[in-house]
Amino acid sequence: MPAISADKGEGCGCVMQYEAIDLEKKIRDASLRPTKQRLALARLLYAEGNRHVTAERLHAEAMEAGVAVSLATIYNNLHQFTAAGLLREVVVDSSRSYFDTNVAPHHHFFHEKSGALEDIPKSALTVDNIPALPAGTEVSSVDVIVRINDTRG
Amino acid sequence: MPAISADKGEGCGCVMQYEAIDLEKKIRDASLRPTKQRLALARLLYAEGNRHVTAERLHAEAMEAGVAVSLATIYNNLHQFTAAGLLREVVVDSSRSYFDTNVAPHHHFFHEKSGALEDIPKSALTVDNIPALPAGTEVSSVDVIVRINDTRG
DNA sequence: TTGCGTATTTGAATTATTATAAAAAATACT
DNA sequence: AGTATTTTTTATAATAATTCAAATACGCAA
Ligand SMILES: [Mn+2]
Ligand SMILES: [Mn+2]
Ligand SMILES: [Zn+2]
Ligand SMILES: [Zn+2]
Repeated sequence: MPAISADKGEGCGCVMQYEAIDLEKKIRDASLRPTKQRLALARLLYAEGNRHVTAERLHAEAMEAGVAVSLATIYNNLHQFTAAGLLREVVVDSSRSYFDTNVAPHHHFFHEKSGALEDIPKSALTVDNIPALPAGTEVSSVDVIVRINDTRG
Repeated sequence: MPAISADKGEGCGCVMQYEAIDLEKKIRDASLRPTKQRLALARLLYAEGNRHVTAERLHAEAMEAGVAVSLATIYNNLHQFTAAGLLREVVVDSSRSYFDTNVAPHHHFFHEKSGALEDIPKSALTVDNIPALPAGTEVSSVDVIVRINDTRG
């Protein structure tokens, strides 16, 4: 019997292992427990690059990935992640909420037909000369949405 | 008995009369029928200066004004007005839609606590260096929302 | 005026989301 | 380990915003 077990059939598991630890730490640092569901959602959200997802989409992906997770749990976790600064909500469509894994300040292209969002790095766009704010208020964020459509030729 | 009646208690009524004709024309020009409900809503929306309203708020105002109109009718009319270019929808809150009587391009302050919107004239703010659009697309609109909160001292 | 096609209104249904509350899972403590 | 404490999940119900579709009102021709 070998000293190093591989009984989960995932090869040496090095990369998976590091990623798993990474996500588990991310969750623990947010004072949340790394449950099976939470880890699965974190994996879907953060495994590869930044993403913009709706609750419905994330739910569908979890199902596809064979993780049985209720829609209520999806909402709970999206909101908990958002409260912890691991996600931010992007308001572009009055009928659904989008959650963004890129929490650094930046802007968006919004493809009105498909509902897809695409990042515009903060440095790639200039917002200048914001007029004086109403008295007693301060800026919480400046959001630019460039709504786009297929060219009608 | 005086020759000029004042039985509605609204003075000579000249201004009201002109305003009514104005709104009726606005509605007719949009190929819509100037129904009692539609005229009442138009009056609430356009009687004095630009406004930002939610369906719920407009409904409450109609009730207050003694016009019995269903919420469905409010939505129908807000959408019809929007389609006709008499209103535009502003997306700032993922849970409700705002409709703006100012259809010229401009931006907004959004007071997160109260839900109030305030115009920023287009000329008062510069959006520059928008990066290249995804291929085959064109800009439909550029929306800037400056989210503000009460200063926490 | 009456009848007919279309526009409009509105009660009812649908959708996205949130709340509740009881069971299950994770952690803490011994 | 075994047990207590807390967090999480999830079925289910509730809610709020919005949309649908049946019924009504309107505009116009005969
Ligand atoms: Mn939310
Ligand atoms: Mn809408
Ligand atoms: Zn983004
Ligand atoms: Zn405005």
